[in-house]
Amino acid sequence: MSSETRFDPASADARWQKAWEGAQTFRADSNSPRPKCFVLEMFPYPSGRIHIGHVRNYTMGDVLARYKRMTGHEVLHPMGWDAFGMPAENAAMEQGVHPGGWTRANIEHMKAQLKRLGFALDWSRELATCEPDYYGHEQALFLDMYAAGLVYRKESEVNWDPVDMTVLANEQVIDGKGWRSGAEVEKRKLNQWFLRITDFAEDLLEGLGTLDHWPDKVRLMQENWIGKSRGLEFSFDLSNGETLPVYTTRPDTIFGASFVAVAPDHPVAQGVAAQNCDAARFIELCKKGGTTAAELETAEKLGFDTGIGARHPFTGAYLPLYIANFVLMDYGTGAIMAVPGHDQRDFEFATRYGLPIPRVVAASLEDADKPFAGEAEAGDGVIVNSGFITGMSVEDAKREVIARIEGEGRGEGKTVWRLRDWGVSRQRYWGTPIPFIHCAGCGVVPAPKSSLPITLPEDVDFQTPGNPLLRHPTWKHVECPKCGAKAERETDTLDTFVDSSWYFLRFASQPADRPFDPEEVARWLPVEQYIGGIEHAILHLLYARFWTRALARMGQIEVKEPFASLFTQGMVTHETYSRRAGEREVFFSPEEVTRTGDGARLEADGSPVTIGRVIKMSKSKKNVVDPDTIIDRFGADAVRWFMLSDSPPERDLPWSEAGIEGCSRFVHRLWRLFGAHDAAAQGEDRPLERKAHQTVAAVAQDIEALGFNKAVARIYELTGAVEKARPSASRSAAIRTLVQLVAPMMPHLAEEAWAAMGQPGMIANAPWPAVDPALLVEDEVTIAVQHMGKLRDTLTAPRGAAKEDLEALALASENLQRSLAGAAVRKVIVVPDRLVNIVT
RNA sequence: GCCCCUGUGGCGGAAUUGGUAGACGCGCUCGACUCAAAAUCGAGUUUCCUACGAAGUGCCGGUUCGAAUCCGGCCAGGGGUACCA
Repeated sequence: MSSETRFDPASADARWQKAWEGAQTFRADSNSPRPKCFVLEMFPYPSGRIHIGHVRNYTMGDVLARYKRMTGHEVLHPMGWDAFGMPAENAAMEQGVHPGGWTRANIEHMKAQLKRLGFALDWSRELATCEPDYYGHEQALFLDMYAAGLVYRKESEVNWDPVDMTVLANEQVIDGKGWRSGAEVEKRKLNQWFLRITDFAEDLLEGLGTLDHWPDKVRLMQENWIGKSRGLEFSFDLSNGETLPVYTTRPDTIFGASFVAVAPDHPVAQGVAAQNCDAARFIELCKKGGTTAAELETAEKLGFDTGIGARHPFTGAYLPLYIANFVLMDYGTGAIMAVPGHDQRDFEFATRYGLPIPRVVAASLEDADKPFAGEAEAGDGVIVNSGFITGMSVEDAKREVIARIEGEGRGEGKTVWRLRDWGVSRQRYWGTPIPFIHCAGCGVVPAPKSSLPITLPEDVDFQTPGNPLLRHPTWKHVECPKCGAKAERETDTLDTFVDSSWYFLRFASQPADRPFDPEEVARWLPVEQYIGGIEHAILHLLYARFWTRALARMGQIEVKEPFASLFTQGMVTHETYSRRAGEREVFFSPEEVTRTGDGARLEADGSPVTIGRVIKMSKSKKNVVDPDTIIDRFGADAVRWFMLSDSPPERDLPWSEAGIEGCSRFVHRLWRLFGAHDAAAQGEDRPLERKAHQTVAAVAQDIEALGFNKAVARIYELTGAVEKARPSASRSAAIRTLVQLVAPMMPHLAEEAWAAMGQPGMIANAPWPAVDPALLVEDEVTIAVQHMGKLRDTLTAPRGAAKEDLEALALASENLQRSLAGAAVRKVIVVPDRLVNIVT
């Protein structure tokens, strides 16, 4: 092979992609005797085009998949499409296209884009959740869950657009208004389908302890989300003769309660409203706005004094009972005892309505009457001003109050979860139809499994807001499976998170007659490495864990946790370019802009634009880079290399033009070096061999830990060392090693070089280079010489030198002696093979 | 609001997990090659300095012989917040 030939990505990429496809190189064989390894990246939503974030995600998975193949594993590395969801319906409304046609065209386009990147994917297992051969099985699983008692219906609130007469997603509520109509959004109750994820709260919490290869932050976030708390449920006697159960996690602060509050939709509030139109008007007011926690928690704290008194169980005093907008019906009992001194929300409320703010926790008994510094104190301390618990610690007081209340038969200690059941009903077309039938006589009846898949009708209209399934002239009209009378199908569809809660099982096996083959699931699951965005840390990952545990409890599979290792990758970011045009800010894409020193100009007319912050690439800010364009310019390998370089994979990666150009230069630099390979070269180069073996070992470690940026740095170092070395057999071996090292990252270049060197077969099937452990350790080390922890000198010593020898060597250093300046040595700290620190 | 994360040269980052801060890459500067440019190759590149050294990992404080790393308190940016996926 000649170094004169330039590496041509355009032809090499296509040639090798065809060769892999022809040989079915990446098809996973369930019957292989090799150890199985399931590498999975979160499947994409087919929005239209592959996003650079996808490229980063799938490149990481691909490097691991290819590396695992090289180390003797049978790898399952599949790809599919999370194909149901809102954007398809939005496209239907805006462009008059059909959601199905739009989605399938997007899949077609994005699949071609992915193929250009040379990913080692088993395309024979491709799936799309919007196809009946996927969602029909999902309907069957939903019926199984219903039979197992994990599905039920209840009323729950949605965002309601009173002008468009339609349910809005949280994303579609902007500043409390509907995104299309601009109407003030209201909360409205609907009867909806729920999954009993709370039945698994304890299991899901405990299971976190077994997930050793998950990031701590994700486990912590899930733990907080599940939110197990031990508290007290007890009842207030009300002045109107009723009793009101409340729940609190701080029974120790019970003497600090200065009012009691119920949620606006609490029965007590409803009862008051029935007789008091001011109360009714207040509850109406609380209905304004959306349903999100962030909105509820940051809204101004508002209340309505019912005039009812609630009798304190210990002091006998009557506390005012309010209806308050910040009390949630979904948590605890929908009613609280409010302790303004030690809960910030209660503090704000009490301040607004002039209610007392007693102190019942303080740093010490002496501080019992210390005033508050403008905010509640939620921290630990000693109980004060609290009758029989005064002087106790917070924990002791909790126990004591629970015991006393239980003894008096007024309530009981109770474990409460923050986790709520999973509402899966969506009043939308483009999702999995929920397989139930409503019959006037028989009630809610499950659709017979023989009727699955219940497919979506094709002839639907999106010009009117609301659910097209509900409006469809014929689709919902069916016979009741029980009594044969005229009945109606359920017109809600399933949350798309359901689709992504079991797709990994379908990847492992794809029988036509059932959702999965349990034996194949046992072979491939759990997923050895799951990779995706941190934005899925809670919802998707918790739902997938729940679904897996539910199927295990139902006896359908053995595995309890779907993902053995999880890696959450950062986003790809880019600076924004914009200009003010009156009220609005207009954004420009990087392609429309030229950077000039410290500014930027429009290419079209040279007018200046403002360079904004580096943020996540998004269509609305136009700071996106199209993968196709850069693959055209630099080839797949340079793009892949850039995705792995520099930024640690868990952190954000700022896209830069200069960065990708540097990567492209490195591809060609490697090609030139590979061209210098001489199979007949003679002679040994021990230091280079050492470097090569050390690099192989370190890169392997880095890839297994997904520390791709570090692997890249080491490959740069070895490349430099090989370039500088004189020709020898060792150097030729190092060049072959280098080809193997970059094979998972730059597969096209590696195949091309492998073939040119006359190596047998494709490098995709070659093994990872072997390491000679004897070459990994250096026999000399550099020792730091410090005085009071400050570096004064370095010296070279044999590895494993005795402490005394190192101390003597250090004390002989002139630089050290100058720093000591005759001071008496009080102590010498020697860390073998690392440093000597003299303390004076 | 609440939960979680991040912060190191001009830029992306490394640092054997408490032990020589700035590996490696980008950019920039100088040089070689060239009629010239590109490409390529070589050297340099934290700041200050009276050239001995000193300071330095968002800010303030603490623990330690020794702190980017541990602890406490702030600041800034990001992710999630249950109907975006």
